[in-house]
This record gives sequence, structure tokens and C-alpha cells, in this order.
Amino acid sequence: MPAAETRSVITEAADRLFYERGFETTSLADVAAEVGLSRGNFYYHFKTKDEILGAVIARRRAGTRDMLDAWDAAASSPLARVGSFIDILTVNRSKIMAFGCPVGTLCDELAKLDHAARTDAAGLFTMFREWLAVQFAALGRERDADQLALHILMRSQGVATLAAAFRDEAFIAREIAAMKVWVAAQRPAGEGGSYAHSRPD
Amino acid sequence: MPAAETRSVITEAADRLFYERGFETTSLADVAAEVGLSRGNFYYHFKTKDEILGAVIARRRAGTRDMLDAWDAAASSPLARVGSFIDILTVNRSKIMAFGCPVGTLCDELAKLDHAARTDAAGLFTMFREWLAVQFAALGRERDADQLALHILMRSQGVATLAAAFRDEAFIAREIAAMKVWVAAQRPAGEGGSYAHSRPD
DNA sequence: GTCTATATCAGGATAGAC
DNA sequence: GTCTATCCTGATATAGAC
Repeated sequence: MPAAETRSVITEAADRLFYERGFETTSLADVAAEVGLSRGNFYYHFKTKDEILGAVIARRRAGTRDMLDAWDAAASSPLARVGSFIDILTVNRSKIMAFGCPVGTLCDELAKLDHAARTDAAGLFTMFREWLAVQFAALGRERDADQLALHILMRSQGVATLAAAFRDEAFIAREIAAMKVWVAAQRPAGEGGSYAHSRPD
Repeated sequence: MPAAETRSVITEAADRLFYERGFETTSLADVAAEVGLSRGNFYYHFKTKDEILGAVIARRRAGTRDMLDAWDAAASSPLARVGSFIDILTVNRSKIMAFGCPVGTLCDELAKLDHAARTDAAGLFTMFREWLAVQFAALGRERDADQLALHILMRSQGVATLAAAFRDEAFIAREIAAMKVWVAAQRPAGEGGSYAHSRPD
């Protein structure tokens, strides 16, 4: 297999296993078994396990970029685009109930490990944050677009964590509905007063 | 040292380390160094590391119970009691920005480990959930008290995760304010229609 | 590029002295 | 009750054959 392809296959398997079992807990033997390669071979493609983590995060960034682009292309209104974001909770509900949010749980784990890649992982959140802020700005909320973006991102994270803890699909559906109602209720606020003070949530 | 006390000292140190470094990542050597005891001694008090985890969860349950009781005693209104819950985000903001929520991150980690104690850890959430539901019922929202409880619990989790990712204290303060406004806005809903349908959030 | 074999180390857990 | 010494396993990482 050409090096680039092998590298990609390893990264893909590591991505899934890091999500499902955690970064620290996943051994290179686990990844090796998954892709049918020997452990030793890994070090031809990556110098360290941390380097694989770096590749996984880069892969996720690319995937996120593609997803955001697809949402931009598919939905015509900012409201519908934010709806696409919210819908990932529906689409991925099974995995979320089993393993939580891939981004949130990775950030939490790297925070506890005090890992150098902690900031890189948080950068995945930033991608969503900035994209969401663009949508809220397009909705006419230029002044507090970033705060609204953080708010909806916050809710998606809360839903993911509780969904994993209680494995309650109805809860997810209920909160998704509430999130959509909330988004639809966002209209340009009058002058003066930030989001937090002018609107309950 | 009497056995009960040693056991307690070990559990206390493990509690903090499991929070700050994660359960899997924390070695018994780490805990031993923390309490100034030898690794070998641990096995006089606990048969396995998992048993220490069990003791930590039990300890957290007791601590949570004490905290809920204190909130019951200190605050006179259901609104103020829910306010006490929300305020833990303020009180613990430094640790939350560093390590996330102790309950949420433990549940997430145990989920990925497919650990037997996963349900026990989620039980910590249940304690808050049920206590919050009592408050919302007292506010006159008997019919959807549990859903409201889950909603505010969800928001606390979302805030914790993003606070850890971005280490943004202003974000926490803003969302706490929004949560309090939201709680204050909760009044008995008219007949028919569940929380999700009758109220945006 | 991929393999096998191995070095090295740290983890959980046990045995037995004190 | 606590210690030291040790076993065993599994982890990352390396060396070198093919």
C-alpha cells in the first residue's frame, strides 16, 4: 500500500477508536488489529502515538470543514443552516448515547491529561463556533452573533453529555425541538444591551 | 492509622486525582504519592482499583447529598434553591475551566471504558435531577418538573464542557445569568401540552 | 513498506516480613 | 496496618530482517 494510503487508513481507525474508547485507553495494538497491520509498522508512518492524535485531529478538522461546506451548500437560510447543526444530534444519537460528543469528550480527556494537543482539539469547537456566528450574523444578530453561537454550541454539548449518561432518546428529541424553537425566536435585538441581558436565552 | 481513616484518606485523594487526571490515567502510584502510603498497602483496604472507584463514587454521592441538604436548609424558595445549583458553576469555575464537570467527565470516561460503574456514576446526575425536579414541582410545574430539571442540568453540563474548552470565564458568567433568567421565567404552564411544546425552553 | 523480535518501562496486583 | 520486594501483563517504541 502507498504510504499516504496506509497513513490514512491508520488515522481513520484511530479516529473511531479514540472516540469510542478514548485516546489514552486505545492502544496501538487496538488500532493495529483494526486495520490488520503490525504495531511495528506504525512507526514507519508516525513517530509517536501523539503524532497519530495530531493526524486524527487534522482529519476531524477536514471532516468538519467538509460538513460545514455541505450545510452551506444545502441550506438556503441561516435558520436552516443552524438547523443542520442541531440535526447532528439526531443523526448521531446512537453514537452520542454510547460515547458522548467526539469533540467534547476529546477536549475533556486532553484537559485532564494536560496534553499539548488540548488547544488543537478545542479548535474543532472554534470551527463550529465561527460558522454558527456567521449564521446568527446573517440572521441580523451581528452584535451578539458569537454569544449566540456559543449558546447553541453549549446546548449541544449539554445534550450530548446527558444523553450519554441517561441514554434517553426522548430527552434528545425534546431538547432538539427546544433548540430549534429558540433559534427561530432569535431576531435582531434593539440597540443597547447584550444578548444575556436583553434576552433570557 | 485506623483502617477506616486510611480508607477515607485514600478515597479522598483518589477522588481528587480521578477528577483532575481521569480514572484510567491516575495510577495507584499517583494516589500513593499523594497520601504518603505505599502501593502495597492499598490492597489491605481495597481489593482492586475498581473498588477504589466505587468508594469514590459513594463518597461523591454522600457529598452531593450533603450539598443538596445544605441548599434545602439555606434557601427558602424553590427559585433560590435552583439558584444554588446554578451557582456551583461560579463557585467551581476555576476547576471547571481546568478539568470540566466532575460528574460529566467521569460519566463520559466510564462510558468509553464500558465500565461497570458507568450507571453508578450516572446516578450522581440522577440525584441532581430528582432534587431539581422537586424544586420545579414546588414552583408549580409538577407536570413537567423532570423535563425542566433535565434542561437546567443539560445547560450546566454544556457550560462546563465549553468553559473547559475555551477557558472563558465571561462565557460562564453570561450563561449563568441566562440560566437564572430562564428559571425565573418558569411559571405554571396552562393545561395540555408538555414543556417542549408549550415553551421554547 | 511491512514484518518479527525485542528493549524498556509502568501499571495492577500479590507475598510475606515486620 | 504498613512496608518492601516481586510477579505479570501490556504499553510505547526501536532494531533490523525481508
